[in-house]
Amino acid sequence: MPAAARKKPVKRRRSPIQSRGQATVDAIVEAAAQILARKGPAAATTNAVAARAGVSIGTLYQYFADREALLQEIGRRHVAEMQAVLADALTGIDGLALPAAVDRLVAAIVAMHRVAPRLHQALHQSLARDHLDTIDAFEVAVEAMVSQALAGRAELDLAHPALTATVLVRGLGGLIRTTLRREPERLDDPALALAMRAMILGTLGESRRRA
Amino acid sequence: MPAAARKKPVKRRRSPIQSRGQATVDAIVEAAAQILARKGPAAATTNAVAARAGVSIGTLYQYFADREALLQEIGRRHVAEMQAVLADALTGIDGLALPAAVDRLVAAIVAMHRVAPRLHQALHQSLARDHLDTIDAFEVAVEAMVSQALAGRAELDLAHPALTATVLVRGLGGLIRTTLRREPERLDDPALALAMRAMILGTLGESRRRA
DNA sequence: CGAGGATCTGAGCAAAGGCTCATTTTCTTT
DNA sequence: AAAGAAAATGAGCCTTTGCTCAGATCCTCG
Repeated sequence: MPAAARKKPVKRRRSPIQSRGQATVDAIVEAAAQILARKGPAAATTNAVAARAGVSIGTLYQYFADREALLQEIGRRHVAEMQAVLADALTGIDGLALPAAVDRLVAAIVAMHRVAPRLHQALHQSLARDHLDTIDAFEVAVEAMVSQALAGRAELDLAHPALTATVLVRGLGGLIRTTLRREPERLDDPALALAMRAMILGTLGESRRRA
Repeated sequence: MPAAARKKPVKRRRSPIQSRGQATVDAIVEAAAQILARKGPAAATTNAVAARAGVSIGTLYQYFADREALLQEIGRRHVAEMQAVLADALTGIDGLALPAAVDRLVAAIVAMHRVAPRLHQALHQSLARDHLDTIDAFEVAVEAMVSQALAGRAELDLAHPALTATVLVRGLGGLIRTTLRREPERLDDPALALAMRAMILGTLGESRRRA
């Protein structure tokens, strides 16, 4: 065994082969997500995560190259979950009349953010500047989806479907995120849902080709 | 001199008496803001700040109890600046007709975020969870202001001015922040301004008492 | 059963960063 | 000019945290 220059003596981030390994990985990710959601990014140290997951620090590093990788994995899972909720809440929306469709959309976007609000926030903080990629990609996808849906409704007669979609998605997203942070309980307020509805309908109406 | 229990041997955060001290404080705050804006919260270590400001760490701690205090001060100054820009961009808006007033509002909100976009972002990250208070308070104030302005226009006949204001302010804020982060250059796009205008007008129209 | 791979352990290293304080330098004031 | 207050210095203490590694333990399979 040549003691030559070896940068990575152990191949980190091994994929679990046995089911035991998979369980460990899940435990780690869940523990991290919990700490992240409850106490914020700063509290989510690798040692704390390992401790909460009930494994040793060494085990954690067997599956994740570094802290970043762990955070990214959490982001990936979170986005997948949101996507699932969104897709589910949106099935069959194309068949609905406009007002009903908008109600569904509002409900869907709210539901999507309700999956793991605290975690969502924490991720937006800790991943920011670095790997918001995952979340960004998702948001871009959502915008594209909505753009598509809008363009499909000739009745709307939008001048710039993509632009309208961007404004709506980012606007609603920001509104919900801010509300979530400052007045979490208010997300249940029916009045807010109505206001969002008004915002969407109004924006759509005002964005028609000739208006 | 009784060597009793002295928790704070030196009264930190002394207010500068001589002009020299004030200059030092400014230098520190500016250095910190710069690092924060250019390299993010993680790079804004107290040592780095002191170095960039051209003073020793000891001096930094003479004026700021701890890192947090420094960040808070930056937040305070930033908010003050935004407020000034906003107020300036909004003077005389009450005398304008609705469409013109909306254009002004859009311009004002964009201008306000353009003051120090990167810093604004960094603050939202680093202060989050702890001292977003300063920024939050400002945003609340803006909402109140807009609510006031909306209620003042009988022509709008809004059912819930405060709610509408909340939706508009948070929505626009989120939209701008997201855009700033992902496509900074796009803030100059006239099409986006038009879209925002459409959003505002549409939302207002759809939020009337009877609509 | 037993070899060999997969998994797990945890003390502790090294780096980083917040912060202190004894001392020196500069300014003000009489 | 000289004392005393204000301001500034910076080596380094101390804590925290990401991460390594040498070895122990657990599983699977022939």
